[in-house]
Amino acid sequence: MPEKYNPQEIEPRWQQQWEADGLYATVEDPGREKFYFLTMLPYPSGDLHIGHWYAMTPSDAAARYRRMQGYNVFFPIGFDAFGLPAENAAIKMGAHPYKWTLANIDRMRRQMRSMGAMWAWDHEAVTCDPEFYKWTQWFFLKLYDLGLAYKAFAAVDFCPHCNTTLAREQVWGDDRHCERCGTPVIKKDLYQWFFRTTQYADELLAGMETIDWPERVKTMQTNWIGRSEGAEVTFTVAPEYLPDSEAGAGDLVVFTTRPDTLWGATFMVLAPEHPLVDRITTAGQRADVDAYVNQATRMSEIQRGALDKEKTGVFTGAYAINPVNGAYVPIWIADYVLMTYGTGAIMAVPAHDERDFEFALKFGLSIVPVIERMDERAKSVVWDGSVQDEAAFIAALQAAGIDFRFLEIADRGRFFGVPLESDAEMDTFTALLLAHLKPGHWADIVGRRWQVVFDDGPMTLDSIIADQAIINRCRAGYELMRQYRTTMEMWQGTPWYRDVLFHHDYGVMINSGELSGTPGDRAVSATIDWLEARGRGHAAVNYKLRDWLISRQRYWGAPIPMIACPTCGIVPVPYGDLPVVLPEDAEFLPTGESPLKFHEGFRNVKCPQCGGDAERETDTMDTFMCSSWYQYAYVTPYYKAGQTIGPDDTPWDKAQGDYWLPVDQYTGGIEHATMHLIYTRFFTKAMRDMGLVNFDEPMKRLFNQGMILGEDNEKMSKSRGNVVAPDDLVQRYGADTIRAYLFFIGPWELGGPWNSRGIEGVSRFMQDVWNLVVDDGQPAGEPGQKETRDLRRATHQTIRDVTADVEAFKFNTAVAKLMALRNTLKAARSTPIYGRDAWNEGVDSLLLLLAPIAPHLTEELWQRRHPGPSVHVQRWPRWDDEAVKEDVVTLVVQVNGKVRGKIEAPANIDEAAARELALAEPNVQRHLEDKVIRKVIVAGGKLVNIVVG
RNA sequence: GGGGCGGUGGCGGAAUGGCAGACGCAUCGGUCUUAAAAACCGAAGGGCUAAGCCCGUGUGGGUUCGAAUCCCACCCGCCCUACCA
Repeated sequence: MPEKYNPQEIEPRWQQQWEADGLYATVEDPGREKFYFLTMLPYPSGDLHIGHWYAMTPSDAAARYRRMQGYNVFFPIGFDAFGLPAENAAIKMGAHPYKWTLANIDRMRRQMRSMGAMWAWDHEAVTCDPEFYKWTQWFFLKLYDLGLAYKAFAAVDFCPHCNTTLAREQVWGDDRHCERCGTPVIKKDLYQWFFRTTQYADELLAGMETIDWPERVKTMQTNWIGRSEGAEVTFTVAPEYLPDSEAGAGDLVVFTTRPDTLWGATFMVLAPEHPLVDRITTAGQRADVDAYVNQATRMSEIQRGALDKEKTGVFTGAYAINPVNGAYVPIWIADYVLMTYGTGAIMAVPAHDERDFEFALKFGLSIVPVIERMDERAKSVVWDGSVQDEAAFIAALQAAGIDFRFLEIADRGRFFGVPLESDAEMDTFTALLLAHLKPGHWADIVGRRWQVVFDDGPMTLDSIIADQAIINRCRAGYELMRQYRTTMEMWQGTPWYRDVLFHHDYGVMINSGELSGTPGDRAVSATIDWLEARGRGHAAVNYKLRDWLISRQRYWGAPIPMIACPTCGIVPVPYGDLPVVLPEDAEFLPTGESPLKFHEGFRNVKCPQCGGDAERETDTMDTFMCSSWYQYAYVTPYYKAGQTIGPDDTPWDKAQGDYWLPVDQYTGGIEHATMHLIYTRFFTKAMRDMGLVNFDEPMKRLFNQGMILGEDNEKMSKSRGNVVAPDDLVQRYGADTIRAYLFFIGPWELGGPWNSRGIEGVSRFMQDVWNLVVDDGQPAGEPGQKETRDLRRATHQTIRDVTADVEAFKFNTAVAKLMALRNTLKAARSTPIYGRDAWNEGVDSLLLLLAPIAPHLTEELWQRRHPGPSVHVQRWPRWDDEAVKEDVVTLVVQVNGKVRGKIEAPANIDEAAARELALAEPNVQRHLEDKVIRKVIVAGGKLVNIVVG
């Protein structure tokens, strides 16, 4: 009875053996090329999830592959151990966050060991260890020294129930509620610490050219950084609305990406929180403005959310002066302008900005087009009864070749709709109108031109004043026009016009003073030059990216090493006093407020500068701070533990860092695209500027794995009851089978649903590999040359293909090809080839290629065949180009692109011979009967396509 | 609204200009067994009685000797982002 495959016995045995042998101990070796392979560090939530396996085991396999290729591979691991869940547990169950976290880490370490990964546990780092966060705090001080850390007021998400600010990732759902208690968050102004990530905005953009990261991540980061070029333009509040202010106090700076539309700025909008609002609001508007500001603040509680929400706003009563044409423009406030972007104030150009257009129509504000339409289209309407003699007018139109149609609006009757295609046509049409219009009547020309043609001549919509003049005349002339407040609103009342009234394209400037006529491709730069020459504005760049807010009002994080002294102001903790340690005797309040705030021993401190009584900063740092530099900490974790450190230290051993850094390959989930992955890039650039590293990017290559889903194709969650527990699976199938199954499920970057029956096939595969080595075959007779060659071909093709697959992280097809080799070897087991060289080569290759995927099984079998050094330190097999070659190919013959025959042919068949064979094939001949051969295409010696007519 | 990813047998998926469905799951038939399971062997996209032929990669068009693959338009699903001036 042959021995059974027993992973439950094999796997723990080898894990212990490898550890005893120091197989994965990190050895710096300048003689060997290094490879730093990193997987995003886990949060110690307590229990290992199959998602952890899905993220970690393929990266382990890839790291093992690099190792077998001869690289000195560094594959470290650690724990992202600060964060809110530990504090929640402390509040709920009374366990101290430190104890809770360490217990979880212990548990996870045990579970992680069952994966059989080659982690460098000798370099493990835990971010909540004081010897780790000593350096996190050191980085804070260094950033502060560089001017990259500053304290400022900011509106932050605040949970009124828990009484604490929340990180952005702790605000959940569309209604933006608190992760912990479900209460909707509000915005609150607090004095907070920031890092100047924006200082590196351009470099963060440019650096993406130099790294081999997924385009998806690069796109997300590009959008997140949101660079936009334009101009800052200074408007001024009209002096009569700020009578007692000194010069310059009424300046209202706006950022715009469309300075070429400046002449069309017919009003301004400030964010409700804008500091100028209070000062400029007139007495008459005070009540409305105050009500709106209050409501806007309350709105942010339930979120200004719903985007299809209709625009709201209030007039402040004040006017500003448009610096390009001196026009008085009303200043409004509205919540569609955000205080956090640009300057918190905009110039509104309703003719060429959709939001402003909507707002202007709603509130009856002037709309003045200043950019010509790209198409030449214009439209006109001549209302029924506005010409003296309709028959004559129609005849004149027809004589002039001007197209028209009769259209109708329900309550206003019939009209001529006249599409106008060219300037000449518009001129002719205008002349016709002047000749035929009844006194007191008019017709419009809109689109390419913006005119109302009255019986005494056209008026052009080219300014706010003209707008008022036109609409007043129309209102006076016709009862139905009284409902309209602006010319554009009147035109908007005719549905037939609507598709030509608005556009946001670049085009020739019109109604723009001396810049009128400037073509669209030069309009922006010409306007900026014009503004700069007059000191009214300048080119400017704006970013959506904001500075990184790192203050957290809670206990379980690295304390910010700062002190507030009533005499000296903000004073940094001296480097030599680091770490600022979290007090252990903290009391966790059910309100969720940070115990540090109430911890007298922690808070009360002497000022390092003057020695007087001072207060320690009680906020702690965002946990993304820890993960921004952990890949450097891994080099020599807890460097200089117990020692005093200074500003000129390096947080890791310099020589070892020079060898291992930077990270060659990083793997992790896409969810960190715009958070962790931007922060760590920012950190590395700052570190370069501190002189710590001489490279610009922390990770050369990045790969994002997908997510493993439940059997129901939904995200795994306890409430759905579709969670797959890895520990049970290890018990049942062994780690190797789980690993191989996760690899096999589909492309790693896509993820996919778990299938509890699918794993059986992989389990059989492992069993079969076992049997190939352990069971005796029945060799009989002498193997033929062809059999030998066929098996060698299968082996070497597999080596070639699996190498390419693993290189590209295509583990699913790698496993499939190894299964195919298994099938081949199984078939060969009962042939004379069993036990011969080709057989041994096949089995050994299978074990070597499978070693990164199923480390325990392959080690056990390798040792049975070749007692000695581990399979994991063997050379990755190489394929022989000769052995890979096919002797025969199946020549596919098509007639007009349809397969009509297949012929076995020698592999190196030349074109002429292939053509001849193809034409001779009987079924092909049938399809050629009575047809003329027009063309014969021979593709790659594999396929012949005969084109017949 | 903007950006991205995807749509191929009953299922997970292969194939990125040249034989569609590799590999596996499930299914069906057979061997073994009193029987079942396991294991092993074999079949299998749909249709037609068929050597063979027709139809088949979300839909419709196009490019090409040849398209799952490239181009255009559309439909559906998922993810990210969202009044960014």
